[in-house]
Amino acid sequence: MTTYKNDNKFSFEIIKEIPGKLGRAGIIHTPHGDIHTPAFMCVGTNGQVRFVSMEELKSVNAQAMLSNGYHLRNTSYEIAENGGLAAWSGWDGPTLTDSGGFQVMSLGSGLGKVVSMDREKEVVNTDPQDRLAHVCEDGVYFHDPFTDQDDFIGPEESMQIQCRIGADIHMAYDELTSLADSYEYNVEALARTERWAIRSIEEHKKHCDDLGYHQSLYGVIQGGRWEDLRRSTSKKFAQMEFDGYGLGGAFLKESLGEILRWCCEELPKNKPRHLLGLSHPDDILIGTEMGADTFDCVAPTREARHGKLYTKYGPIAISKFADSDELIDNTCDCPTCKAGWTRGQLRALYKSQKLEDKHQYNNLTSIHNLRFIIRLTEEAREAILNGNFEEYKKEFLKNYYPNKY
RNA sequence: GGGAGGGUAGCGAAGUGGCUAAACGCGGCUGACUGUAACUCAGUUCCUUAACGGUUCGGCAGUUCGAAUCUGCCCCCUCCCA
Repeated sequence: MTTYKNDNKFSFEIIKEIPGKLGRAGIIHTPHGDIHTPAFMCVGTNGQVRFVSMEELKSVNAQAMLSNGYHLRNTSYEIAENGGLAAWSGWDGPTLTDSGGFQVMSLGSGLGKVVSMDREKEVVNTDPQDRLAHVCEDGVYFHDPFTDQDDFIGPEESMQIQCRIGADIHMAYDELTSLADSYEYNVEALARTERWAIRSIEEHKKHCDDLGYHQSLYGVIQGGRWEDLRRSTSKKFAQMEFDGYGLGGAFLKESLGEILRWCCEELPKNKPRHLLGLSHPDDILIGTEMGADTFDCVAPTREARHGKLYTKYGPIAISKFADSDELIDNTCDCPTCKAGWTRGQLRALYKSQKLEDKHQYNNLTSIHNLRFIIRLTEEAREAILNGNFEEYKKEFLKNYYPNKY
């Protein structure tokens, strides 16, 4: 009989707050272990982070992994038979699954688009007849481009799938609107997401202990960029039986902090909050200051694969460093930098036509970028505990974005 | 010595009289990427320009209103037979 950590319970404790702000350092206790916050959760959509092994994830001090109920829905029975996501994937630590709500947008109004942070005016929704996902009150009908399968997920299905997958933390089923959606559409979508939240809680209750350990549920706050919507939905969700909250939406960079403040001022202080899908350094620091405890994002690994590597003094494009014998970042403690890989060597792997070289490049640089972001959260936590978060944030941003902050 | 096939932009390779500054691929250069339809995508790549314009398809000379495309000669490469 497997024994689970923390008495098989989910809880959150705040260790120290940022004076005068909404942020804090804390610990999330889950049946598969603790998460010291603020923390970055690595994205392993299908149960594995692309090009990074579980051992390598541990080696960069990753604390938790996020997977996706949508992508794993067909595998969920097999996962359940193998004891849940942590056991099945080999990650063996705290996990979170997304509800599939993101795919409502990425296969629907945002199909083929970029989830932009700073180009609101250029964003146009995909024509409804070209979308692969269609929203109605019951849930979402969609066509899976990978499996060529026509399928349906509503709040009940999402909860059933997530409870079979068995992450420690689940997300209520939500609809992510795009930057192109109007206020009127956001009112409609938000009301639907709120009804879906109630249905999610009801269904989740039925299955949340099925795998022998307790699985908790976060409600996802939407409401776009409108203060009245964000505050009203946060107030409602604060009264519901959620274990924590997801902060969702497509954000404009300059308004991220303010939107998070509206939400977190209304949400209960003693429950953890997860900022969904963001992790550029400024997003992490602003998010932490404004009350987000955990983060997840595909950017560190995707940008690494696409040639953008993080350094203390801002990102570099690896393609511009032919023959360079510099390390990616000589202040970095990641396994790639400690092993002495130079920019020139990595560029050669990046440009190579050989598949094994590209894979090695993807592996080495994903590890670097993940460690960079994870270290940022570790340092932010230390700074909160030491009472100097604001100084740390200012100094970090000045180095990383010399022309912006 | 005889026979055959070729020489197109940085490279490979289409094109075989006007719609061709010349498809496409690679390489090069820019730029994007945030709950992963993403080991991806979008530009750009003869010279010059804000636009215009200029010079090209081994070389030279022709035919034609018009040639990378047709003709002649020359140069070079590959293969086969002696």
